[in-house]
Order: sequence, then C-alpha cells, then structure tokens
Amino acid sequence: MARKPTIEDVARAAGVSKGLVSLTLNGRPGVARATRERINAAADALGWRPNPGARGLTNHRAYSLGLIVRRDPETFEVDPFFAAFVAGVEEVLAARGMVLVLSIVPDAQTEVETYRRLSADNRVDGFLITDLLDHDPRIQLISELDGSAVTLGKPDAGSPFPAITRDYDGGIYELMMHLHALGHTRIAHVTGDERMQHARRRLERYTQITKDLGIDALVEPADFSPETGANATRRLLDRADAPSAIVYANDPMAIAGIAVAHERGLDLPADLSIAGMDGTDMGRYVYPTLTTLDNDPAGWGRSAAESLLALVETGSAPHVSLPAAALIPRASTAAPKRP
Amino acid sequence: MARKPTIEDVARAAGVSKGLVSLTLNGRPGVARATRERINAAADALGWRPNPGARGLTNHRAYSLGLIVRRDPETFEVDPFFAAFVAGVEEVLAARGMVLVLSIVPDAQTEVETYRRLSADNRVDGFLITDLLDHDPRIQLISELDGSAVTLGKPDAGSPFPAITRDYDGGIYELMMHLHALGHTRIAHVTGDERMQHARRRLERYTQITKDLGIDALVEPADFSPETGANATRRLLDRADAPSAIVYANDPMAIAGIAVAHERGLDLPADLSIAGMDGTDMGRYVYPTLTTLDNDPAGWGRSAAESLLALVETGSAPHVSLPAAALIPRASTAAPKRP
DNA sequence: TTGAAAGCGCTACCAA
DNA sequence: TTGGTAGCGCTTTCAA
Repeated sequence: MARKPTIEDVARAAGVSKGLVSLTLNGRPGVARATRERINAAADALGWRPNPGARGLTNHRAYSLGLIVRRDPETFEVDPFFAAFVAGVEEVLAARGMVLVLSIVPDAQTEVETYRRLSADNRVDGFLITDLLDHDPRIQLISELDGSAVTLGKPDAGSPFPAITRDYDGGIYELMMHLHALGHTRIAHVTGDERMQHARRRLERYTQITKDLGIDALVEPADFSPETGANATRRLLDRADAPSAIVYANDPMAIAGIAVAHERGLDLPADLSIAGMDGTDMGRYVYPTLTTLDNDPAGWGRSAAESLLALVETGSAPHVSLPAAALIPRASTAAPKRP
Repeated sequence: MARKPTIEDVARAAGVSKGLVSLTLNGRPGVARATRERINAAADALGWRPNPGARGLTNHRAYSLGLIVRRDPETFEVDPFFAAFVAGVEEVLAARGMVLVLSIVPDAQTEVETYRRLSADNRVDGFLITDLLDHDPRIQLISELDGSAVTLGKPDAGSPFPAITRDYDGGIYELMMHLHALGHTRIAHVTGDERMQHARRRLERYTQITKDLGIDALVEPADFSPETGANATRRLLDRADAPSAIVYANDPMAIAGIAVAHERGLDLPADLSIAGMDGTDMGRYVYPTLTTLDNDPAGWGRSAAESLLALVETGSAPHVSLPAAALIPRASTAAPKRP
C-alpha cells in the first residue's frame, strides 16, 4: 500500500504547480477551466484528500466545530434533544469533510477553560451555544477569544453572533387552549431553569395566556431535571386547590410528574392531565403517552451548523427562524373528572 | 493583544534552539536538567501552548480520539449511558490537551465512510468502539485502516485491540436471586439486540440461572429500544402463564414495560415486578422506582480513554477489567401477590 | 548536550 | 493564467 497522496502528487499528475491545485481545491478564481478539470480528474484518480491539519497551519482553520456541554456530574444525563441535534450538525459537517469536537464538562470553571483551550489550540472554527442563559457569559468569552459562534435561541443582550430561533409561542398557545377546551381551569406550570432563555419565555407565555383566559396562574419553579420536576409536582398536588392539569417546561420533568401522580394513586389522565414541551421519543413510551410540542432537534442542528459555517467562511450570517413548534396531542391530556 | 507565542518565541526567551524546546515538550532525554527547567519556565511565562495541528504534520498524531455512534434516525435517542461515558473520556483527554471527535451517523454505510474519513484525514489517533457486535466488522475495518482502537466489551473473534470489560454475571445472579427470594418462580427476560455481545451474554446468564434454580426460562426478544421493549412486555402479559417478574436487558425497555403494565391496570410491584440492568438516572424518577444494576459509565469512559492512549503512545495496552456491577434494589420489585 | 537545517502538506505571494 | 518560493509551527535528523 503506497503512502497517501499529497498535493504534490496531484500537481505532478496534472502537470501543474501545487499553487494551482490549491486554488482549485478552494474554488478560487484564476485557474483556466481546462486546467481546473485536469486537476480535479487527477485528484479523483489518486483519491487525494487534503490534510486538514496542514491546511489549518496556514489559514488558521480547524475544519471543525465545537460543542461544549455543561452537566451536573451527579446526573450526567443529557437531554433527549441532544443526540438528534448532533446528528443534524454532523450531516452538514460530513458533507464538507469537517468534524464535531464535543466536550462534556462538569462545572463552569472547566467550561471556561475548555473554551479557552479549544480556541488557543485552534481546535475549532466556531462554537455551537446551546442552553442559552440570560446574559450568557459565553458570548462575551468567545468574543474576547476572537472566536465565532451561533446561539440556539436569541440572547437578551446584544450578541455579535447569528441566532437560531424557533417560535414556541404558538405551540404553547395551542397547548393551553387544548387544555382549556377540555374543561381545565386550574392549569399549573412547572418551569425550567429560569436562568435559561427558553425557560423564561415559556413561563411568560404561560402567564400571559392564563391572564387572557381569565384563569389563575399557578407556577412551581424547577430546573428541567426530573428530580426538581418531581418535587414541584408533589408541591402542586399537596395544595388544597391542586391543579387539574400541569404543563411542564420539558418532557423529562413531565415524565417524572407522571410517576409522582401514579405514586399517589391518581388515575391519569382523568384525575390529572400532564403535558411536556420537547417532543421526545420517550414520551411515546410512557403511560399515558405524553402530550407535548414537537421540536425537530435535527433541524436545529442542521441550521446551527450551516449558519455557523457561513459566518466562518463569509464573515457574516443571518439569523435563522425555524418553523414554529406545534402541539402533539397524546393520551396524557383529557377532560378533567372535576374541573 | 500580541499574537500567540510559538516554539520560536520560547526558544528565544530561553536562549536555546527550537529543537531543545521540542525535546523538552515531549519529555525526551538529551536535555540538561538546568536547560530543561529554563525552557519550561520560559514556556510558562509566555503561556505557550504547542499547536496540535503543526505537531501532527510531522508526527502524524491528531491529539484526539474518535467516537462514532450509529443510531436509527427514526429514534435518535441516545442511551443514558452515553453522556456520562463521554464525560469520563473527556476527563482523561482534557488533562493532556486532547479532544474528542464525535460523530452520530444514521446507517452502516455512513458509519464506514466516517471511519475512513477520520482515518484518512488524520483526524483521530484512535477509536472508541461501543455497542460491540458479534464478529464486529469495525475491528477489521480499523485494522485495515492501520488505526488504533479500544473495545467496550470483549470481542468474540480475535481482536488486536485492548478490551475494557465489566463483569455483569454477578449482578445478574444477585438480581435473579433477589427475585427468587421474594417468591418469584415465573421470571421472564426481555433481551437486548442479540447481535450485541452484552445482550447475548445477559441472555445466557439468565438462561443458566433459571436452569440452576429449576424454574422455566421465558424469553422475549427485543433490541434495547423502548418500543420493542413495550411490545415484548405486551406479548408476555398476554400469555396464559404470564410472568410475575420481568428482567429487561436495559433500563429504557424496563421503563417502557412499566408503562405497559400501568396501561393494563396492573398494580406495581404487587402484580408484576420489573427490573432493568443499566443503573440510569431516569430509573430513580419513574413509578415505581426501578430496580437495576449499577454501571458507572464515567468509569468506562476513563478506562477506555486511558487504555487507548496507552496503546497509541506506547504501542500496546493491557485489557482492563472494571469492578463488577452490583444490584441496586428499588421499588419496582417485591413479593408477588400470586407466585 | 546543543544548534542548524530540512521537511511535514498545505496556502499565499510575487513574478512571469 | 501559471510557476516558484517562502512560510505556517512543529519534529527530526545530523553535525558540532
């Protein structure tokens, strides 16, 4: 087996200089059409693949994107959202010979160190920012590091980076109207981590809609983890005026809520309607199956990767707005026994 | 802000040649102790970080490891095992300035292409092989590509790579005895994907133990997905001689089994005991909480990364055997109402 | 034990 | 439109 072909081999085979092969590879102008074709043919024939490391040495590209996820080491579980999101990112990267560098870190300090390290070592061309926080420090950090990024969700403060957003307002409205139409008037909301943008947005919408419907808002704070979701559910069910329906800010909490209701001997959904907001697969395999909103994580991944690559390659990229999330009614919501 | 320091800057600051800095960086002999200290001091003072891309150009290292995961695009969910495993890998890599390249692919063909691409582009120094199959083709593939790897689990056929294993036999025995001691005599097993090593091993142990106990084996095939787990449960519960306890090859199937039981109006665990085998976090938040085996995914990650790095750096690495999995009894198993 | 120089595979610049 | 040459930041000879 011969050694891997290099740009030199291609140049020789095509009877040109390395410079022209480089221009051709990068789709730059200034190469005669015929020459370009000859070069491409030679490259194909040899099965040449440009070495990303060598390329990066001069143009300071890494041909990869970075995803840094912070998770409590106690419960390293990762949202169901995650895998499909990564698969979507991959789809875009693979087509360009790029890769994804993933880091799962246990705390904020390690998180910052990791951003710095990947930047300093020229490991990535940009970062995908998920779980966007209120006034997210990562935006400032990446700016200082002279890096690129794209955010999932729209940052509150000004951000120099493109934002991918998806409208959940309509879906939340649909969900609330669905419950109201079934006859629910005591609809509670278990929130996500309120430092996160989308958690706060969901809470705001919930509050506004209860006001519009003329019913009481009943909010229990939680942080997206099943544990806090379960506790919030217990507090709600302990109330004298316990709700007949609970809307959770994500699916894992809703599933934990179902468990609490079963534990208390409630008959679901007659005694209590439950809904999530993430469209996870697991929601189809719990009992009763979980009413939720759809989410299309792979779509988020594709858009985020494309947007970030555009930014890296052209210096700018527009914000992207994904199709609105819609209601997925399943068996966990029904008319209340007592409204 | 000045540009990043290079090896040249360090050499100049220490008053030596680049060559000596390189020898020092790589901990090679042939540098006077005093010189070595001077170089290290200069490097620290300048905050120098060697550029992995440039290093790789000459020594053909990528300073990264690859993890390629194949998942059905229909249900891109990723095992709960996954996140903690990656975090464990990270812990080892970060300490050495290395990174993890992750790819989630939808089918076998893309999987092979991805292995080839990461190898050809010198993107990784080795691969972490999870979800080991019977006669796994990836081992052959990576050998052909002249790559390194480590397997989670022991391959049946001869493999040139180190294997990380963990004994589940004892845990499965504990689990079966736990059920038997509670009074169960009809204990069924819902299997994992039998092309996978650990699924087959779990089935074998189950079968052997039923034989030893003198009770009937009752096996329903599934593939680790909640959907097949739910269906297998339905088939078991439809039997005239339905089991009083079901042992699932992983936790997600067990959780789906709980849902099916609830759907049928069974009182858990009195009417049916259920157990998983993965020690997932979610098992603590379902109702009833799930009896399972512990697993320590982060430990798998650390060992796998360490072993693979040893192989890459020294040319050989021993097999590693992790501490045996133990029973975690929770609320989903109890004495049967009717044995 | 050290320094000088060549080279890894590419990009970029300057002439021709 | 092309070729030649000089790096990018490191490692690895080979002499001294």
